[in-house]
Amino acid sequence: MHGKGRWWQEKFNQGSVRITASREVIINILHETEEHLSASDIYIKAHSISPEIGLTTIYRTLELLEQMRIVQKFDFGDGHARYELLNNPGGKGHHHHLICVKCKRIIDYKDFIEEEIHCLGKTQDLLSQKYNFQINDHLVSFYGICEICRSEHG
Amino acid sequence: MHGKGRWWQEKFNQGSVRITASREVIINILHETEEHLSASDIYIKAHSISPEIGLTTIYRTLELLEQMRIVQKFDFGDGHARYELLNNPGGKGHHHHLICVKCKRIIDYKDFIEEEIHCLGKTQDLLSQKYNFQINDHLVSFYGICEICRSEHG
DNA sequence: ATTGGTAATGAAAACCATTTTCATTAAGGT
DNA sequence: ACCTTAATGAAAATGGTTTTCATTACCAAT
Repeated sequence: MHGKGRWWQEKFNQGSVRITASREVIINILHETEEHLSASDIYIKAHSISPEIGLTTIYRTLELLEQMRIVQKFDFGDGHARYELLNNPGGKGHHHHLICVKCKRIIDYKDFIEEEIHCLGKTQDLLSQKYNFQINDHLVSFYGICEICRSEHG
Repeated sequence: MHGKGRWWQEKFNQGSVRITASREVIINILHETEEHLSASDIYIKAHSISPEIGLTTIYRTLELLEQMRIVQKFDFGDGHARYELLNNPGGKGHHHHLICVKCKRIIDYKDFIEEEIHCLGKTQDLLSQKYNFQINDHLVSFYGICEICRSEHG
């Protein structure tokens, strides 16, 4: 369906935005993980590959990529935003989230999402018509209290 | 189903947590709005009612209420968390979100959620069993680019 | 190759929502 | 009233993110 790698490259060519070494490093890092990395997670990894990359560039690049719809930014409310590659054709699989509001643990689940995705797809079509939005992604999170936190105090 | 008002009161009585004037003010403010208020939104409103309430108390109370599962905290990624009353029996109606990643505008929609809710309910049951979570709420958000932002710079 | 203009970058400083500290006050139980 | 614990406000600290600014890398046209 897509060639491997660099599928995002075309998105750079419709403006004056350049593909730089730093940006490739950041995209590759995101490509190679299954986790939701924070900016400083990415900084640490990037820094170990190319020590000249600064944290500022990480932030700037992530914002750029977000607006280019190459990455998706999430905020689970634990104090730092997290980033995930989007539309990744070789992708790791879409998932939804289960979050403990006490200990902030995040569980990704893929098990039960097929029917959800189906419903969401329909809603997405209706919404994009009604509000004239170009919808690219969605975020589904369940909130609750995990087993451990429940037994600890309560 | 519930008497009106003070439905949350019972939640206070299972510990050493006190119902104070500040806390009532904050809950009432949340009760009377349909919006997602930020901490400082709430502060401004609360302050106009009881000028002695400080911002610190707003934050502390909101965190308390979150953990008591009286309010739900959201973070849409625009720099300040937002809070919404939860399980509100006289409630304003559950809704989902449509967010523009460029201008950060948030549209609440209620139109199409019935089928979604049905699917999500099923998933919720499965998840709470599998992970032994006590699930209280969910958050569904679609991300995209709104009409205005698309026409501006396309 | 040289020049000229624009994009990208890093370091340091600024920002700003949120937390923490600390001293004080209010509330409940006895 | 007394005592213990909870709640509060003001001010300071925190810490993730953004801005500023001076510098460097890149592309295009000479």
